[in-house]
Amino acid sequence: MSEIKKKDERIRLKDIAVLANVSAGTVDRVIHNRGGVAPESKKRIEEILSELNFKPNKMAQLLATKKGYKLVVLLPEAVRGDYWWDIIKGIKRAEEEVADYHVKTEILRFNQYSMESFASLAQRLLELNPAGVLMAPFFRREVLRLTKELEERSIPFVFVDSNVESVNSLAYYGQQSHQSGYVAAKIMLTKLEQFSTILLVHMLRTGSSAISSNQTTKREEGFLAYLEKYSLESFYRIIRVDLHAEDESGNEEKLDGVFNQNPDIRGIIMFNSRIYRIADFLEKRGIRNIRAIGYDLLERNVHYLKNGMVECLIAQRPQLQGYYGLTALARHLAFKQPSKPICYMPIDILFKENINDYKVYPFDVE
Amino acid sequence: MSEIKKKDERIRLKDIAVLANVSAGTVDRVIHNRGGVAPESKKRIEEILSELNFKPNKMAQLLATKKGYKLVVLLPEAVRGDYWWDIIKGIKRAEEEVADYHVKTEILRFNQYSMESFASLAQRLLELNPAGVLMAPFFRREVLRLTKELEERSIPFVFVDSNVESVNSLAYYGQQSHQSGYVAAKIMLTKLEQFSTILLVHMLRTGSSAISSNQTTKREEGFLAYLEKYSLESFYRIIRVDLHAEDESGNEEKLDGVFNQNPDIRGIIMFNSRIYRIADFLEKRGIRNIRAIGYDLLERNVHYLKNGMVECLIAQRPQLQGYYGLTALARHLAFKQPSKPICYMPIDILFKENINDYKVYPFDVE
DNA sequence: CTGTTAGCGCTTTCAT
DNA sequence: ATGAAAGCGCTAACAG
Repeated sequence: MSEIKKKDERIRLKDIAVLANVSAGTVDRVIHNRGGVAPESKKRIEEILSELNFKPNKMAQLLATKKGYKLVVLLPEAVRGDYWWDIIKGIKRAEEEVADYHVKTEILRFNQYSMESFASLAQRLLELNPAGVLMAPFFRREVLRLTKELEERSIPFVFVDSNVESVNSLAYYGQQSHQSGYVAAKIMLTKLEQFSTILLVHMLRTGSSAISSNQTTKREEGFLAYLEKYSLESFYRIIRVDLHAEDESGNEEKLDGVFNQNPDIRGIIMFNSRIYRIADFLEKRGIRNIRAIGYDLLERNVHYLKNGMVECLIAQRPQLQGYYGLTALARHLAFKQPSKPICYMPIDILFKENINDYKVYPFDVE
Repeated sequence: MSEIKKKDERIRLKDIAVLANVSAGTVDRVIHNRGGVAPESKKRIEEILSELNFKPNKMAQLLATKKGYKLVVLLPEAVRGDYWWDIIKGIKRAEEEVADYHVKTEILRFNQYSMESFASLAQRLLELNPAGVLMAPFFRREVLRLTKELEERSIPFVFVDSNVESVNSLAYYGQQSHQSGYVAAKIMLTKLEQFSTILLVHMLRTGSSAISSNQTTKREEGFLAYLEKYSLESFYRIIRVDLHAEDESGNEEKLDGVFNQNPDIRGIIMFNSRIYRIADFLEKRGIRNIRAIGYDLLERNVHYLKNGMVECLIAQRPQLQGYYGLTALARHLAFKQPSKPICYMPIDILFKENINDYKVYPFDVE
């Protein structure tokens, strides 16, 4: 029986083996649940393992292992400065970190307004036979079909941005939509003069997906819930306008109409990330006495936050969603580390006064 | 001459050796500038190295190396739930992560109100002869003395919480105090009725340190700067009261006096982290129509935020300060990775509506 | 079911 | 000045 390491040294697999009177190989087998170990040995080893709180040396593990993992990411097409772009930034960052774990990533981007696009990429994804999947769930039916197949093949998957409760994902990273609407209402109403009008702007798009629009619906519900909670419904008039994503000039006309008929509009809120469209309009018309509130730190939104056209932006750390989504998969695969099944993002409140030092860790530091 | 790895595989030290017609040992010598290599060999190897853009495998490096680093942390004594406690949480978390790099940490805690305590621990620190130091700079003169010695010994150090500009630290992690006061003012004044009184509460303590009180001073300056910027000085009356940290009952008397003489107080702000003391008082007296704003998510502060006695808390991610402070040192030592010299923390705005999902990454996730 | 053995890529003696 | 060889702690293929 050979020596065990000095007390202050970290305990090694080999030490466990000696204590359990078996060889390193056997210990390795129980650690990785690779089977073929006598029940008693297994029990004994497991006891020692947990008693000594053994943590394998990652360096050695990664050096020795030959396993590699291919992950596939399924996201909407992104353009620089938008929300999905930030999620991808997080994924890229995670990619670098997990490269050491022999994890490779491939990103598939679908057109978020085309179910066919999603479906065909889902098909492609399956053909790639990945070790794990990260996706933004759009088009409920297609998502269910895809995740069903993944479950059958025991391929773990995580959701970002929005969740699909009914399926058994490894994890979900995203915001509580209802609550973020609630927060938006608080900020809106903290200052708004009573008996004024608040305009809720909707943005329609042909073929808009069920799941993602669900987000904005929940935000609006949260917004209204706040009014109700504090019995403010009779102090503010809520009106709505439906814009159309592709019809720039039609929108302007509509907005002009709304403002003409409702000169007492003092607040505007939009539950998706396009508040800059409203800010564009307000700036063009020189309208300045309005509290505009929106979501997400798109570059154009931040521009208007800084110049005062937008009063407040609510953020949900998209980078972190991507980053943690991918690392959760990688850690699950490479180290069998568990993840919290649901992890809600903070509801960050940004005014022009605190936007400058706002950073998302670990992206803007180090 | 043996084979070189297939193209898609990462290039190894061994491959370089083969190409340069030398042994692995020699390549290692030039990589680490360890001398004892013929000039021509050295030149040849260096060329190949840079041509192939060789990056050593970190895992293998860390596995093989025997080097270890001892870091020392110098912080004020902390109690569960307070600000320094959170910084230490961040440090502990970082400790686990860098354990793989053979980095060990020892924490020294001084009494933040005793310069002697700081000085004697600074002495002890030096005797420990650490490879790097993380500290909260209290007592300017003592800090200068300590950092001077560290610089002479070429021991890198980083500051958290507050900065000392004049010395050459590896990095600083903390908030912009002035700006955070500015933000506090914005929030305070967004709703406050005009011509009411705002009470600024100071907390004195015998032997209070120069540097840290500097923080609260700057916050107050930022607060007043906001008033000035928007020409609000004539719309609000600012009054001040000095409490004394150790004199509970004296404070109550003072506050009673202030409230009796100023029944129109509608806002209270405290520039250190003890707003819960005020909330204690307000709750005891049943005063409810006041906007109280404070700093830092101490457990007791959060309690009062949730129950509505405190309107808003401004946070500065202390965990992250500790975490990044320590990892910056570790990465600097183990991999010579550079750090941003100054990294300001976000100014997080917490209301009772968004406190629940607030998390500090990577502490509350995974 | 279990032990043995040969690496993973790099560092570090120890000879030569 | 340089090469050979023995690990670092873990994995995995191969015997038995």
